Amino acid sequence: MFDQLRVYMEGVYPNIPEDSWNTFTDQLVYKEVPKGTTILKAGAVCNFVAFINKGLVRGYIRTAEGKEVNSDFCPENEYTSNYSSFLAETPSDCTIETIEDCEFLFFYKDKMQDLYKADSVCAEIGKRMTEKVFIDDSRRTLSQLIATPEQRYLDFIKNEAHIYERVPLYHIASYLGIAPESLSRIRHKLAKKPA
Amino acid sequence: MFDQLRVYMEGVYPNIPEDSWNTFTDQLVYKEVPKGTTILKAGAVCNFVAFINKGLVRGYIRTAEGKEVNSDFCPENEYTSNYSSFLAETPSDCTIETIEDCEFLFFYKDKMQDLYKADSVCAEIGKRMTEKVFIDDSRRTLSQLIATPEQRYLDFIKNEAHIYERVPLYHIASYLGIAPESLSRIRHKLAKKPA
DNA sequence: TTTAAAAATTGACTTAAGTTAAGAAATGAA
DNA sequence: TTCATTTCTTAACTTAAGTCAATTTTTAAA
Repeated sequence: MFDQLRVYMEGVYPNIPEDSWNTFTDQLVYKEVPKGTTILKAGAVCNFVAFINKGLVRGYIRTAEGKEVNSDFCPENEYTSNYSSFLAETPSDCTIETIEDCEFLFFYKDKMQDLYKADSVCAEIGKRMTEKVFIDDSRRTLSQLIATPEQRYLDFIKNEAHIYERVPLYHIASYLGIAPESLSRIRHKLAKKPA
Repeated sequence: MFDQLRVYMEGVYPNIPEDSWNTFTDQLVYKEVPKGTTILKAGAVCNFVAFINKGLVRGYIRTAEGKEVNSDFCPENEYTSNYSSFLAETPSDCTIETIEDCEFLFFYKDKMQDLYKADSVCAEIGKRMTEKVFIDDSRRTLSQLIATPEQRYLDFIKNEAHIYERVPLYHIASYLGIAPESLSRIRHKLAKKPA
């Protein structure tokens, strides 16, 4: 049940003492969630961080015109959350939805706060997690800022190959910030002149 | 010297004990820096967080084609840094440059780590600072994702009026991710039909 | 295997932004 | 004030992406 999470956590904080580990895992709530389920709704405060044991989720934002723009894909062995909503306890601007059948380990904010007070190792891990999420997010933001859709598509295939193979192209187009038809054209162009 | 910083820090952590405050401010390095100076170069690890007592800086990223894209403006009474580079100790992808004569209070990473060990209040403040920067950054990322250049321009005038008045339009165009000529056209269009 | 639904592509057309080049307006120094 | 520089705007043209509509391909269900 906790094997995958253990591997992940050892990456953040090596040699976690058994005591702290048990204190931590006691707080976790296991959930199986079918494909197509919304686990965080825009407007709600995100009160959890969820480790994905199995499956894939997407985060998306609804524009004023009612279109969905994907902000994030998250597969097994990673955490999903809206961390800024979680930290600031402000309404989330994004919705998180399962796009495969999923198995989660939910960690709730109220339990976290007690845990951090009770166990200093857990508190340190929490701090490092915040930093890690921050660093990871920054990297993703960069390419949106300076790369063309074509370049972002090539980067996506290269860096997120495991996700590319699992989600429909229209979801990827939305993630790249372009229409599905535009992605088709880019793919057509690239197919003709393979680098 | 530390008055503006004090106001800022009380917002993050009210009623800082005098001891902790003195321990903290002892670490700060005051610097006057003329307009047009680079204080962080892309490729270098960012080893500081700098509070701006006076002036204005911009952060920018150089694209593969050699163009500069502004990622951030930061005026007095705020912190400037590349926080992800600072935390992860990885090379910065952005450059930070003064666009007015500036007065800074520099806080260096090596001193910070000693400080956090020595003073738990300072450590808590540091943790909250990370969270605050994360939350603020998330807000800015959102509009890049879902708004048109025209809408981003209107948001910028509204939310960053104090910066709008101080930087040339071509810097704003770069921040919005468009060419200066395109911003001119948008302004022309908006001037004709004032909402 | 056949059929229906979902996903992806293609074509024609429109629109917004990029590019290049020229010129006007604003700013600052002599 | 005058002149030079910087900043901003305008115009003509090109290009990339959006939109709408139709069609092909793929996938999944019966």
